[in-house]
Amino acid sequence: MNLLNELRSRFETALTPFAIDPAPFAAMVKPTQDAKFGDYQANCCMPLAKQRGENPRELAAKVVAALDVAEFCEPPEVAGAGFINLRVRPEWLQEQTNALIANTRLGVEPVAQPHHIVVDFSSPNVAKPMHVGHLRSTVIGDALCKILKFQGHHVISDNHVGDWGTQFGMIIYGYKHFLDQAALERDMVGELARLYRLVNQLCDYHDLKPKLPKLQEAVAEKQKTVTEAEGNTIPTDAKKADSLKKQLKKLREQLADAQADLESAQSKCAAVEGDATLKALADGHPKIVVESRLETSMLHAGERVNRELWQRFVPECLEAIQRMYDRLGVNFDHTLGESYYDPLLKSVVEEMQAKGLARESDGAVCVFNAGFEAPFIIRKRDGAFTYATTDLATIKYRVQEFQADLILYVVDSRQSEHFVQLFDTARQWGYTGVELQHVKFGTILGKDNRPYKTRSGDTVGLESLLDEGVANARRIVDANDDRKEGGPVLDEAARARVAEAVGLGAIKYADLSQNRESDYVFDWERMLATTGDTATYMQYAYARICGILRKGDVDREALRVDGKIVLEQPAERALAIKLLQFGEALDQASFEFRPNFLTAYLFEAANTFSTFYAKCDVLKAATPELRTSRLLLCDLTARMLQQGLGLLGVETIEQM
RNA sequence: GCACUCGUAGCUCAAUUGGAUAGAGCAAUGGACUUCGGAUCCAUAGGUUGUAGGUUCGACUCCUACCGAGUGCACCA
Repeated sequence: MNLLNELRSRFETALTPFAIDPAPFAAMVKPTQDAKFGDYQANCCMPLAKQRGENPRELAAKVVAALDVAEFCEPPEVAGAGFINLRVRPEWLQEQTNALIANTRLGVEPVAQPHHIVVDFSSPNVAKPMHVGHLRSTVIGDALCKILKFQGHHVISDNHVGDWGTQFGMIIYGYKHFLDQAALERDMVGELARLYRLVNQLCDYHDLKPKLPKLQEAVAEKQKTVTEAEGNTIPTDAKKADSLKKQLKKLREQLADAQADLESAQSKCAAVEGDATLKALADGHPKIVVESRLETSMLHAGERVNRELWQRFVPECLEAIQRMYDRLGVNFDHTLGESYYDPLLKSVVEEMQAKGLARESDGAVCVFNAGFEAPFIIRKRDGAFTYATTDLATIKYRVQEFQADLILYVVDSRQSEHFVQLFDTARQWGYTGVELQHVKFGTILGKDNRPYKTRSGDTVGLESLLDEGVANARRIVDANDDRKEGGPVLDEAARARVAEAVGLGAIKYADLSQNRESDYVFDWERMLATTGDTATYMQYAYARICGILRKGDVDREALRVDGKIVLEQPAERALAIKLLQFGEALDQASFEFRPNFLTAYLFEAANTFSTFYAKCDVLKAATPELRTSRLLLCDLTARMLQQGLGLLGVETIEQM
């Protein structure tokens, strides 16, 4: 039973005589922040009393009189400004905890109205190796899928891979001109990545080189205005002086921006010019920008050679990506890349035009959404479609084929505007029955607090990141096992398994435990930490429980059949109530798609268990009944931790 | 120029969406029966929630201005 929901429903009944629409007031029942206020509190009487022009405490007393919660709670108390505090009755708590024993879903009831939810996440570009930037989308998206599925929704995970864009033209161009045949045979994906980087670098060079004088000019000009502004005498009027100071600051910022642009362009050009081989390649391919773009449009047009190359490359690239997913334990129901929607794009544009939603502007076909200066371009001047077009087609497809009533896009928040425009356009197009949600997350920043961008050189590949995490965990596993009293208990294979689970768990947890919307600084230490609020802490709690059950030679199945839980100590009671709140934590996590609510709950639960463990003897309990009761609490905690961590994509191990 | 996001303990982050005395972890300090697994537990210290106003019973949360950091803005996705 979900107690919170039950209490809310009881409040709704009790509030009916006092409010026209009691539901929002009933929703103001919440778990307390402080145990001294009981277990749950209702905050509805203050706003409601205001609305009715009554005294909040008096209203609270009336609501309490009308409230029927005697089954679960001690008599409610009115406190403070008009709060109603609820304390769960010990007998009820004990009864409910006992009911969890035989419940395979740990008391989590499936949702009453399951939705068809498409979760669009990870979406790497198949032409480039995955890097840290893909981690957040992959880890958060996967956790959301698992949570929503466990809650009873019909979840469809879809990896919208980038397999159709300009980067493929670059690879094809590279293949035709710079291929190292031996390398291709040895490691196709690696060679394709090299070709992509090379062509990209040469394109950058040809793109930027002619712009250098202009950039230099811009810097000189900004420099001049700054110098001039600096020469101005400061007015005595404080207000004017202030505004002048501000202006100067802005000018300096503009100068700094121009300088940064110039430096970035210069360093890219210098990288090519400083390398005789690269310079020769650049000189030999002056039209590489145009021609690699041409390769892309030839691919799209169905030109035979390019199409064959594409058909040969994509499966290999997908396989390489799949290895990463296998390691991370991530599954997709579908991998429908951009290419999949190509046949639908033409008709999408035509339909938009026919409906009068899109019109031509400057040669491109655009949707002009109210409140936006920039148009939403669905066909470029050269006739090619954009990702806006693909995204629209994808919505259509998902509604038709998957009966989606909710689509989640687990994508970097920098793309917010794109999604606002996309959703706006889709609604005008007629897709009003499907809820579209940008589940945005913050940017990973570098140590300089600037967005962590993948420039050649400081890219942290995803694979090496995972390896680093596992290696770090391995050092800790070794140290701990060697230090064990009776000598090491793990063999080589077991240590490797534990290190994998702990290392990957640490990395995933670092991402999931943070509010997804805030940026964070990429930090090895934080990602690989294994003490405090980390996955390791929960994994350890789980392994400790398994250790107890092992040592006590406990048959868990038999224990569940005829054992009974008796709650006496405060630590036992605290643990029991935590266990009963698993479903509430899942509700919170899925309400606005925030896995950090689940991580917070699991950490609290593991912490509550550790306290219980420190205060209450289990195997050495005073009576056999008490021992059984506590063993059952251990068993339940282990089951919940395993389930909860599993929903986050974090593995549990019995011995570590 | 226009738009959006964010400023919370020394550091990294929470805060159940307007509720009671703003909470965790890390780092620091002090403690835990000769450990049912010490990768643990308990305690102490650490705050004018960027600044100034406003809204109200009540504000980290909503509004206004300012300061500071960042992101996006016509044919790359």
